Amino acid sequence: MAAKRLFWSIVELIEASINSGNFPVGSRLPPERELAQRFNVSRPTIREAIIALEVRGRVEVKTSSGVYVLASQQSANLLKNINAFEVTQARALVEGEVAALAAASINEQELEDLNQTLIDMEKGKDMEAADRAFHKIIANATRNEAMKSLVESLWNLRASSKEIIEDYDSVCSKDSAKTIAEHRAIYNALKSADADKSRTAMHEHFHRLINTLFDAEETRALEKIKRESSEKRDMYSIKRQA
Amino acid sequence: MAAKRLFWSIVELIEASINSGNFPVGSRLPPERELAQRFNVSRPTIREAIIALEVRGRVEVKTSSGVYVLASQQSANLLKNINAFEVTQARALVEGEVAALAAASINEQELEDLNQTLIDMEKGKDMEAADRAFHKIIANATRNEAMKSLVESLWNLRASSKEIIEDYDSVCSKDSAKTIAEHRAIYNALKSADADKSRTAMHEHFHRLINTLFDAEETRALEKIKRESSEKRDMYSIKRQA
DNA sequence: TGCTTTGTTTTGGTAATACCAAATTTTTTG
DNA sequence: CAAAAAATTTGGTATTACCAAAACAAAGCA
Repeated sequence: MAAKRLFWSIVELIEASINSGNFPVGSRLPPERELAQRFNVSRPTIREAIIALEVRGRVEVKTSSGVYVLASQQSANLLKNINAFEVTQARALVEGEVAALAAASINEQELEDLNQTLIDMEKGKDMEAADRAFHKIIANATRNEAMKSLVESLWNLRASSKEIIEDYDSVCSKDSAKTIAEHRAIYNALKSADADKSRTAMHEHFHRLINTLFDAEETRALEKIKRESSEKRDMYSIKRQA
Repeated sequence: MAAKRLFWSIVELIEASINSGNFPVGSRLPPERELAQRFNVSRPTIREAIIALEVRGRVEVKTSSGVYVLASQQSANLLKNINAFEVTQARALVEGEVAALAAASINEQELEDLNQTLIDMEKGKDMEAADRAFHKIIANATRNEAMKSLVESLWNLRASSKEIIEDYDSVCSKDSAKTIAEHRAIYNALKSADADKSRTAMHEHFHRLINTLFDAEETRALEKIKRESSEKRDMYSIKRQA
């Protein structure tokens, strides 16, 4: 049943061409008839693909003139240039308050669910899933839909940039023991219904995360310098390459 | 040039039918051929409209089966049932931290801009615009794009529900003097670069807002009771209506 | 009677084609 | 050289046809 319809694959092809710079932003796509020939499909199929791209905001159709590539929303995100530090700082502050709120209203079941995520982490199950569940349960416990939506949008922000994902992954996978310990501290603070302690525990969790991010960046920067200087060395070396 | 293409108007028609409950969530749309007849357009045009709706996430196309109406993201927002209290509490906590952050990094120009919004408010200019500008300047001063995006999304949340808008309006218009005074307190705290004082000032601002919201709700509830009891009185009255 | 199989119908998917209108480009003309 | 007119290009819409998968109904079998 789920045989992908033809136009979707055309959408992907065109989108790939746009992303690869084959069809630069601002440029005009080839005419529908030509695209139809090039992809070996009929013109209606091309039209459907273009409409999908248009609804997605990737292109703009000017009647009788052509189809033009728009600046993608991704570039809008890149322009914003949100980095992992900013996201983490924001998460620290917001989720700190979330924890403080949740301490007053979290119930037995939710504490049990939190505990389960800790067990899952210790067993080495999908860390990211357990991490996400942990923070989501606490957000739920605030009984504040607005706060929940904020936590979710921060999580999405985290997933919006490749750079941020890489940074987080390198941090999470490196020190899962510390992550688990900090999660447990937060869990205990919530269990004791202490708002300040919960906030502090959450802050400490993210504080460590930020520091690890700094370390990771420093390492990357050092490696870059090494690589560059090594390249330079090669460049100016009088020895011939193999 | 900008003559709307035919399929867009079909999209609107179908979307209106969905929103009006004419095509309930989960139901199947009439077949393409029938829609084409009904709207007096060709089948390709109907197909284009359906594709647009599909990309927008309003419908799901099952090959050889039909086009099914999906639960809209709007209904998701309504299901969440975010009320004015939740939004205000979230704003208090988030913007409290925003103010604390901003206290460390706000500059002269931004302080001057803040002052201008106060002057605008005192002059009785567009209160909402000045209010928005005030909070936006502070968010900007955090130098944290993630925080800025959170503040913005909270503001949008505020605008997402009619109920919330009404609640806020009734509050803001009632006591503009207090609002201005509180804004000035926040301004002074930021000017002195005192993070804790800034956070507290922001909290107090929203604290008053929440209380006023409670009062407004109480008044509304009282009026409702009065109205109902008055209706009851009428109902059981032995006096005849005029 | 109840289940399975088979065949028809319905429905969306794709293609080919024709014609239109607006925008663009080229050519013509003053 | 510039303005006007014609031709071309390009997307917009309609018509038609045929295909494949799904849904449905009917017939056959256990």
